[in-house]
Amino acid sequence: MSPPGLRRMRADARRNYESLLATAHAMFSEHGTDASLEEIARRAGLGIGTLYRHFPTREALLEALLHDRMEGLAAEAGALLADPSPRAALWRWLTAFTERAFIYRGLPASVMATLRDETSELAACCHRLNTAGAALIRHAQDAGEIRADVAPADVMAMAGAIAWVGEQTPDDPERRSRLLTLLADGLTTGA
Amino acid sequence: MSPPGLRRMRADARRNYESLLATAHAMFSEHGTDASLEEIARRAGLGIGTLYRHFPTREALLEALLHDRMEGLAAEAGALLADPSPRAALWRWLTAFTERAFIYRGLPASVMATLRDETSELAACCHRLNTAGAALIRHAQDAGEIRADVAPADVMAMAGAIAWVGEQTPDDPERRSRLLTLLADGLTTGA
DNA sequence: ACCTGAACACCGTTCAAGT
DNA sequence: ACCTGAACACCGTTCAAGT
Repeated sequence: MSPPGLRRMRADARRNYESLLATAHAMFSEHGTDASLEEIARRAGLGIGTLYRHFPTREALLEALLHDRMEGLAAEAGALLADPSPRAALWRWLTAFTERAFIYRGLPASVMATLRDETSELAACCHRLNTAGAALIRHAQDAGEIRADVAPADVMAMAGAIAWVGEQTPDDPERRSRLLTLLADGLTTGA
Repeated sequence: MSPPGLRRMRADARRNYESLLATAHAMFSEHGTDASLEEIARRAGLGIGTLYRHFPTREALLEALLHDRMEGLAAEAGALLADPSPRAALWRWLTAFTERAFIYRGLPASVMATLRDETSELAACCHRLNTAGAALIRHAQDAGEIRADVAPADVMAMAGAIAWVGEQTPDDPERRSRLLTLLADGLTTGA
């Protein structure tokens, strides 16, 4: 929510910036990641050019909306490294991850698509989150609490997949946690 | 590939129908489910109206392309019910499912989206496939070869999620099978 | 320094006119 | 019976003109 030079923006520019973020959040929440940028600008009462000036790409807009949330999750993973029960800590974190990382419909696909582009700030953000999660998984493996013959990246991929499914079928809000349990069981076998 | 009234079509209409299907397959393969319908018609050398006449919606086009493939997978599931080793048969089928059910990028999401619409032919097709898979899972459960406390629908959802992940990261073609193994392990715990 | 909106290229979808 | 493409409404993106 607070890019480096935000304070130095002209007052009206700052107001517009915040207004665009709020409107974009509402639109993405309602229509998913593909929501119309023109309508976001329209609903914010601004010209489309203003939106592009602040957010040169749809991805930049998403990044601004997700940055704090993702960094927060990454920080939580770091903090949980100190937890006395690595396995329980991992489950707590994976639950938070699947519930809070992908708040807009179509987000996993968007993220995956931009993940190849090394220059993208959103990709860098995702990468940090992914690394933080992988470290937590590795930690539980080192503690001997989950099997060590599974790549942490694969576990993260699986968690992402579960988040994706949960998002596709909002009619069954319990599904996510059931699938996560299934993953947990797979990771405990032969620990 | 062969809707009921195909033989009764005028020769040119039939040619156009086939040409649209072939071109659409190429375009969807290259650009995913969101490929431009106008360009499909253009590349097939036909007016956009002709495409709409044969396929009133993008979903109808997808359905025509996927019908045989999905019915085939459903039939295989049915046949595998007779397999002497229910667990191995299930794994064979789930592997085929994750490899062959979602051939275009964006297909899982498209399918999920249309799955709510009861009137859609594509949705009906998916529903049959899902039911066939669920039956195979139930069968392995009844034989006591995988745990019985997991809903077959959840296993299918997980398989779909794995297919989705595999499709997103084509750089790691082995990931799909590794994740499937992880699912298998989760299903074997406490069988 | 920032905002605006017209301009351009594109797409989805429909439908009157053709053969 | 089938095909065509113009017409309409929409969107993404850029940029010259404004304040």
